[in-house]
Amino acid sequence: MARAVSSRGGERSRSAARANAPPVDPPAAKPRSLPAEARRAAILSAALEEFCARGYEGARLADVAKRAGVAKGTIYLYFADKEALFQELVRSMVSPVLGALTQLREVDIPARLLIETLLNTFVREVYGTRRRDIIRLILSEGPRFPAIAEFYYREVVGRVLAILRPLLQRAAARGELPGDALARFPQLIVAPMLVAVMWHGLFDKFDPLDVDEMVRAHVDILFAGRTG
Amino acid sequence: MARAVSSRGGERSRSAARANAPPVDPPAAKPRSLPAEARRAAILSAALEEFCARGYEGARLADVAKRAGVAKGTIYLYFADKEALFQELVRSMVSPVLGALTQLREVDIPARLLIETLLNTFVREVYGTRRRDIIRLILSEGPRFPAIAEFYYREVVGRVLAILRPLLQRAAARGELPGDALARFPQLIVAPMLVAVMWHGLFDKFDPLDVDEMVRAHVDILFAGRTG
DNA sequence: ATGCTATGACTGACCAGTCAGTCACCAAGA
DNA sequence: TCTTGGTGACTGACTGGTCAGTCATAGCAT
Repeated sequence: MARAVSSRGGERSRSAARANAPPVDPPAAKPRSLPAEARRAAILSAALEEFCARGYEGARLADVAKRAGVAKGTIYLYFADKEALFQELVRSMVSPVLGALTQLREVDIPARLLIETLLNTFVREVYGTRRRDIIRLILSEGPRFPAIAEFYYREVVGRVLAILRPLLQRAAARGELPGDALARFPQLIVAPMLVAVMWHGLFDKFDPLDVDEMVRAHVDILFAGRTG
Repeated sequence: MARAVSSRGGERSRSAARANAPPVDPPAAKPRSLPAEARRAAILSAALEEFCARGYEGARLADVAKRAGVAKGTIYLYFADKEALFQELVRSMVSPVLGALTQLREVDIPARLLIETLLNTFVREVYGTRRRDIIRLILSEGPRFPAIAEFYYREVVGRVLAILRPLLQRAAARGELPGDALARFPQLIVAPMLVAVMWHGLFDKFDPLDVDEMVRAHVDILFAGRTG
């Protein structure tokens, strides 16, 4: 959404008004030589912390700057505005796992192994990392950022579904699965992972959730009465 | 500090008869005589719209006031501040379903019927209503509102778990369920509902989800290979 | 010098919450 | 029945403060 663009318009005339400006003292040495890419990464990393802790609207770019060890203006040398920073953050966190997805494409392993691998990978690579918070951010802020929602559907959710469905269909045909329910709704496989992500942020302190154990229970249910 | 107010009063929850707020009110006549309870309800209803559309931080009380057909100051006659308004909104939406929960307590129906009833009730009373958006709000804003998260755990999640676990344990002992997986993690029953709620806000326009069908598929899986 | 990057004070906009004033309503007196 | 004065629910301009985004200036590198 972004609060309009605003503050457009040339306010050039201002400069004269500040004739008696305070003596600007630009002290301290600058760690200038830091590679541009590292600076970018530092800003993204700081943004991750702030957006996760406060949400999109609540996060302050001044805090991001301080955490990254740069001045506020520096952020604007690397990102067009707050929304662009947010979108790039999501992209930068999601992209690394996209590669892993396509690896699944051509394999043809037993359904149970496929699903166990998928869920354990999620627990290890998402639930056990900062990506868990990114998922929460996408879920929380997505409705107000159609661009993020679309990106995430196109690049992640849609791909996962497209890869899983034929695999599950074949597995069902082979009798490895109770029926075609999973092939029609692969979301049912991942649903408990969503619960885990949300539970962690909301209720873990009242009632901790053993995610590994839940995954095992879930797989047990999915394959109840079938051969492992 | 806020002028008295404190927004006491029962959580009657009102039926929000005037659901969608009056778009404009004649500037001349003052609807003074409108009952206080109706005015309160109008503000809550408007707050629902605004908080759902923009999130807690993004929602503007001026917009809530306009939508409710009152002046901004009037909100503060009924609610202490923005946070109190948000909390009362959540409470007012959640409370009505608390009664339905305790009805489950003493019944001892077959597990499949129990779970089907639970899920269909959720689809009808939550997914099919504005409460769906409240769930999304709780999930989105909960991490930053410990009071909301705790309230929701204590009043809803914890109760549901406490009610379901013994019922599921007995059903498992009776052989109606594949094992004790569901009794240990009743979250697995509700997980697809969470997916449905989040999907609706994010991806429905790219890829609509047939929730009723998904529920059926889910129940099929839970009871695969068992007698209905 | 020249062309970068970086800085942080500054600006305009915006918003939660306040409060002095308004006026619809009622009741008591004529 | 017709003033008239009191009451407080309601109003919205205003305040104090916040924050995204800008830009004149300063430093580093070559």
